[in-house]
Amino acid sequence: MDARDARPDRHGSDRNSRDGIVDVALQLLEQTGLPDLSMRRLAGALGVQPSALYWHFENKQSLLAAVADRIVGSAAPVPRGGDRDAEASAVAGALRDALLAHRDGAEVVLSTQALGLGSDAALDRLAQALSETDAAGEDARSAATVLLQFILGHASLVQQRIQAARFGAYPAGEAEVAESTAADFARGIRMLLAGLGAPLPR
Amino acid sequence: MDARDARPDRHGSDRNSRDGIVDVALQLLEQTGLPDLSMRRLAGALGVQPSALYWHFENKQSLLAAVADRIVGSAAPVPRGGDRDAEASAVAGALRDALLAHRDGAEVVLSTQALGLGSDAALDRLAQALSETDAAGEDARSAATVLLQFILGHASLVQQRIQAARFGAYPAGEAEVAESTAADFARGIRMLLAGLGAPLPR
DNA sequence: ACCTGAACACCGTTCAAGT
DNA sequence: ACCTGAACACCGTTCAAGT
Repeated sequence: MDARDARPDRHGSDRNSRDGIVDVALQLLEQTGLPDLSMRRLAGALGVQPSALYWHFENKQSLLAAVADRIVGSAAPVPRGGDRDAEASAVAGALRDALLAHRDGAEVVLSTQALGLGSDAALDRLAQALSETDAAGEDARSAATVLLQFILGHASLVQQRIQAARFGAYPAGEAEVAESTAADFARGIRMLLAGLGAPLPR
Repeated sequence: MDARDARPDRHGSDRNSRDGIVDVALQLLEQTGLPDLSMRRLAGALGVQPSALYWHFENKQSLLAAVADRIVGSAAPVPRGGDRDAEASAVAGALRDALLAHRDGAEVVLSTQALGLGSDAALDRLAQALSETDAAGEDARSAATVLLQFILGHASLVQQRIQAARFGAYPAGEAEVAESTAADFARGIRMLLAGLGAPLPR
């Protein structure tokens, strides 16, 4: 009947640490979604006062940046070498999957990227894959930036839409949305990679 | 000294209407940004109780959808005909400019699109421009979807980053960010349009 | 070093009641 | 038809004080 009894298991990880807090934040994100992931609720889940969080993180934004890094870090590894575009396309797919696998993951990562917080892991992986492509005069890093902007825009839109479909606020079934947007994504990545190798216009 | 004296001029437009409310919401968005555009502040600017807004709009989300439609509607017209890709690229640029011209415009439009609220004006304009392209087996509407996802992802990221740069939260000058991201955008659109005409891989 | 307690200045939304 | 008044259940953040 104590308040501390109600907090979730932390399986050995120290709660008095950034990592431990991010663990719980990620679980809470999964359960309640970004709009309900408040500092107050997170504190409650940790069995602590809201103000205690501000000893570990400067503000909510930087806590979310740590969450974003976890999400990006969860993207599956992709075997190196082999086909030129196949690797880049696999990395893009792995990133998309990681974003969509965590509730509101795309939005968290998009805003973190925008603010220049969090790591550059996503950009780095894309740039590395693209460096195997012979990109006619274009450097891998700026092409990776373009890919990442498409991935984040696509995934944010898809994810919010799936969420809306789930509780009837969008006029289509969840499975239908998932299917048609997967096709959009494949086409977008294909267009971008094809365009990368194509000659400049005019 | 009356509270009503403090509310902004409405130059003849009726405040007791959806249009009048959206006028003021758009002004308020410009002045304060999306995080501070609350129903309560909007009501204050209109000289009305917060609850009064709920007679005109079901909720905040649908009010924002009306704001989003205004922003998209403000995109400059583009002359029809002429070069195949030039028109699509001009429409994309006009949409980008409209999003960036209104504070937090990209985010407002992105979430509205995601929820299936608001009009399809942006998608329609892109699809129409693309229909002049001989897109090898791909239909204009799904290519337009891809373009729009890139535009929204790009613009959301750019806009948040410019905002951050403006008050020192991003480690680069505002002009520098504007310049480099404009180049990203041009490259992205060029890649997508080139990829649209390219043959399927394998 | 890490957290509590209390406060400050806010939110979106509902609903009976007024005019 | 349009709005008020009051309430409900919340926010992020700061800061002195405790251990």
